[in-house]
Amino acid sequence: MASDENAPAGSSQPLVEGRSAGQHVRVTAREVLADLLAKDRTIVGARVGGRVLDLHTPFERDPSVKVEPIRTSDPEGLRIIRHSTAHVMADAVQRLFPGTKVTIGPAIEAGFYYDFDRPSGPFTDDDLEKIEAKMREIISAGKPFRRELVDREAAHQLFAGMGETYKREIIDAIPVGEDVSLYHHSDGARDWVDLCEGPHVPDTSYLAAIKLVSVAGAYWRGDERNPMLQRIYGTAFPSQKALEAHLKLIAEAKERDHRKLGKELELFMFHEYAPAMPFLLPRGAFVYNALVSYVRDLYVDYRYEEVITPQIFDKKLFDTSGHLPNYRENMYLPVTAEYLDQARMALRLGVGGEGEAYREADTARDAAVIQQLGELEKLAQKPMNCPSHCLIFGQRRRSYRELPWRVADFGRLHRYERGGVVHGLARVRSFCQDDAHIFCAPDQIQSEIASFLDLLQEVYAAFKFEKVDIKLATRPKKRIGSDAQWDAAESALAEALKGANLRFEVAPEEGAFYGPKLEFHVEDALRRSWQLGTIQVDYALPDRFDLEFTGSDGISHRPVMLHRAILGSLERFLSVYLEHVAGAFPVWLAPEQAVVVTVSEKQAEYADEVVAMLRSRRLRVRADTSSDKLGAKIRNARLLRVPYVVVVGDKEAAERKVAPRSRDLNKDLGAMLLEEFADKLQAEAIPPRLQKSARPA
RNA sequence: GCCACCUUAGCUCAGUGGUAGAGCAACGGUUUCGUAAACCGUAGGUCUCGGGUUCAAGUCCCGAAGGUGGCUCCA
Repeated sequence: MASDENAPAGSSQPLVEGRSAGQHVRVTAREVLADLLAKDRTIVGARVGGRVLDLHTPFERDPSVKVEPIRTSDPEGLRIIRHSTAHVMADAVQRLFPGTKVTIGPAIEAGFYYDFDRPSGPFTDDDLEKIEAKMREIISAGKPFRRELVDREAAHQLFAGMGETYKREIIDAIPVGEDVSLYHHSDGARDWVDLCEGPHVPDTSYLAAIKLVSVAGAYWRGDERNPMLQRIYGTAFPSQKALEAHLKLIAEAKERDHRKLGKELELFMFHEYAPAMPFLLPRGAFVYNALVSYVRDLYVDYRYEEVITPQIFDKKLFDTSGHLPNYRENMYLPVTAEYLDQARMALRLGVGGEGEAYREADTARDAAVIQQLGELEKLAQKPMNCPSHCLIFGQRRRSYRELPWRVADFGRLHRYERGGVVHGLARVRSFCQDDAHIFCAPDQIQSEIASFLDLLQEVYAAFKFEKVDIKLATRPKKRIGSDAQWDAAESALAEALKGANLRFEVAPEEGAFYGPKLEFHVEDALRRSWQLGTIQVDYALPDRFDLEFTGSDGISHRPVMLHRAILGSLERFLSVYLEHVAGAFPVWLAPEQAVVVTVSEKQAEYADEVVAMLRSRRLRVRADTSSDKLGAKIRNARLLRVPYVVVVGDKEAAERKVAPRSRDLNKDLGAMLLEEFADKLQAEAIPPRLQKSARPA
């Protein structure tokens, strides 16, 4: 029933990947690549046709199909190492903690994890050390990995016998009649087996550099109704050196964590009286406002109009828009003191509501409370700007001549996010987007998207995000609108991208229920990817708000709405950008562009003069005339990431010169005339703009 | 929300049952110095909050708040 695939090639086997053997010669990659393997221990697998195989798994040789080695330096090779390490970890865990059940343990982007069901509860940091030590034992024992192909029923019985209920559940999900593969690693004395697709390294000694990173709770199959499992994260690399490089990268990421920089550079803070709602301090507020001004300036060219809309609405607005039925758990529903007082009066819940008769009336009171609570819900804080914009559009008769109408809004939004998901400025409950909605006729969608793509590319280039990945999210199964509408909207998005010569990836069925969308992901300096911008086609809201415009034919038409943002949430953008530039804002965004430092107090007067002159040119400059030594003043300015430290000593003062030092070049630029430096700084203070001709008329 | 961990001076952190500590920052003084930290001194704490155990709690236990890392990249 079971077939040991490590049997010598050519021996008769009942099952070879579901086909009968014997028609072709069966070989292993180890045999085919023998010459290479002899001198290269970084080869851990092979690519045969489209398949990735172990070195030791036989396959039917087809001379026309190439057998290519997979090395630990290949992404696929790294996955093999990590997945094998996950098996070794699970083995170690089950040896140390009998009764622990295994579930799944995949390789992931930065390593691997394995989820366990441990009856005695979570693992501690001490446990991690023990597990790691046990893993090293297993690794140095050099246990060979072995693949075994069995039928589904046999696997089912095997894991049932072992009490591995989660594995059984996984097998249940595999179609009846299909064969499954098992992976063993053993030294003869003790065998460890897992249901696994593989592939794996030839033996455990190939796992050169491993590290367990953290423990975390994780629900079985990611569903919070399921039991909480104990997840152990770890990572593995081809060499100790590569592992250390990885740990260094993590340390660097930690060093430029925006929360750390936010504190150090005095950009923003939080307070427990407003959890997950940032306070932007003067320096942070400056950058924030500079971002808004930059986008506003672009809006002049790209023909957007800005509006200012309320924070709090009658909840009827969000009934109409569909937010209350669909988005309620993320909304703040504020209550006024007046409503509350009325409710208290009605329920006599105020002082004196403690009498016996009052307590006896529990049932009636509960009913009344519930009814009153319902009445309290009259207001809603806006989580999005689109409903307001629909109200504005619908406020009077609109003509086709007004379309496309691009309406921008920097309104502050509030969304309730669960405690576990908020994160610094990156995920907050109070924020502002560079939000805008474009109301247009259906035949204007494509050109509007094209123009938006221009705008977006200009912005990302200005912030030096060099790599942008675009995803086209298409119709989900659960959706509204006709197929004809979806066809038109999806092809408008795709055509606009093609027209702009932009590569994109299709994300099938990931669109919003009301329309398809484009997502723009940028890669930062540490090569991490972040979604910033988006554009979504929406037929639903114009419908819900019954929006119309009069066409050139004199009859009423329904407009289409495009929801779009470039930076997305400004708070989130600030967090991403802060990490991208490691706190070193370019001159045009820096809250402080230069600090004038004196060599001794003799130059204090000249320093004040220099500051006054630069300020008269709208430059953001301050003097440091403290009694610190020059070195200390420079250090302080550098810690604040100020782009220029302008040194003035006797020599400079005598000739109306300054000696600027550049943060980015980390060097003294030499003495120059004050005028000259002012011109230079002023030139750098201008926000970058691309000169594009193709802007909407 | 759920799991684990954390919360000590403005910041970074030490303190594991016996009356709270350092460095930086702040403040006062001395020093006036040429490209990443001058020197001396002073002040600063309901050890997040609320209960409990104990002769004694920053330290142990329970609860709350806030924060940190996670919560399918499916064998």
